[in-house]
Amino acid sequence: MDDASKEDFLDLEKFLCFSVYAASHAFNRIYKPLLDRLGLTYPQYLVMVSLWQEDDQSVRSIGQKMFLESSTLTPLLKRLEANGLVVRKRDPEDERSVRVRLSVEGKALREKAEEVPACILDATGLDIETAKRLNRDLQELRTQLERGAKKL
Amino acid sequence: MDDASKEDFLDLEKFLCFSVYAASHAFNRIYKPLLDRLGLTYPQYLVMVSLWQEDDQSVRSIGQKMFLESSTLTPLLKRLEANGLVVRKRDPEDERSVRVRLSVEGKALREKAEEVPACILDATGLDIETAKRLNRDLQELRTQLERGAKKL
DNA sequence: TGTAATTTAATCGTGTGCGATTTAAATTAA
DNA sequence: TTAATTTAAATCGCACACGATTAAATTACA
Repeated sequence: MDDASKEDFLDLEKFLCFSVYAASHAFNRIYKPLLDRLGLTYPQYLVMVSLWQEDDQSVRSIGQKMFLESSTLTPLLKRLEANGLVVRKRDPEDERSVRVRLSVEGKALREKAEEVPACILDATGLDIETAKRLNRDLQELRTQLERGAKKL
Repeated sequence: MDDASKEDFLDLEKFLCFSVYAASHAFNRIYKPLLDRLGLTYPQYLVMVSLWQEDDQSVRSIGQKMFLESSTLTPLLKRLEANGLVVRKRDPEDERSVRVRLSVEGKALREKAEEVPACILDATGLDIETAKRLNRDLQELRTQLERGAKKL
């Protein structure tokens, strides 16, 4: 590798990983004022979205969809339960598993949350097509990274 | 909004923000084994990259480049200092400011770190051009989100 | 000049995220 | 049937990340 390439490799702005990292934080910041009104953090919001789409999921199922470990989800779900939005209960069919269900309040919150995605899309300044393309590219990237993870 | 659109808005996979969030974690996971060998976490690595590119920066300067608050950076920099990679010292010219400088060990680590970016690019499975395009798109997105943040 | 406003780090509290470990339950093997 | 293995959550320790606040230094400006 020549010296110019080495310098390139030290330019933060040229790191794809950094752009992803920074964009992720930027999303977090833009969500914050909207989600504060709902009494949710951003990861909590994602869990709620998942439950609004499919109620009564196991911790494991939520973890698979969100790519999170139980060590992250368990405390988060306990907070949602403490705030009265979900109910956690061992599955009588398989006592290892914990089912997460929306409470009445949790279901009701969905309406208040319905305007959020449009606000966010608006804030990105992207048209739907560009957003979709970027979304696809990032999903592919994530899939590829997971594959690559096994080799390192 | 019709019912179909509402359903769309509840599909996690269609959330651009979620793809960014998930890709960010995926990067973190892929970096972990590589950075463990250097004794660095991922955000610590980014700070070191910034210092390798430009030594002797203020906390403020690092924060601006990485879009992080002092409440995040101060403890992180203290850990880097405790590990002997940097030295923190008040600027005699302006006692409000703290200068962060690479130690000898911090400079030496650069060589060991030089192979990392190539490993990562390899793991993404992307050719350089695609990676560059995605990088540009994400930078634009971040810029736009920051602009949008003021309106919400 | 002297006070007010601004700037810079640091501190504190809350909430992720993850690896390693533990516990209990269920499944498989012997 | 028991024993070994696997699976699902939970727990613990560590390291971000941020908002709110504080303290100290500098700058603005009346």
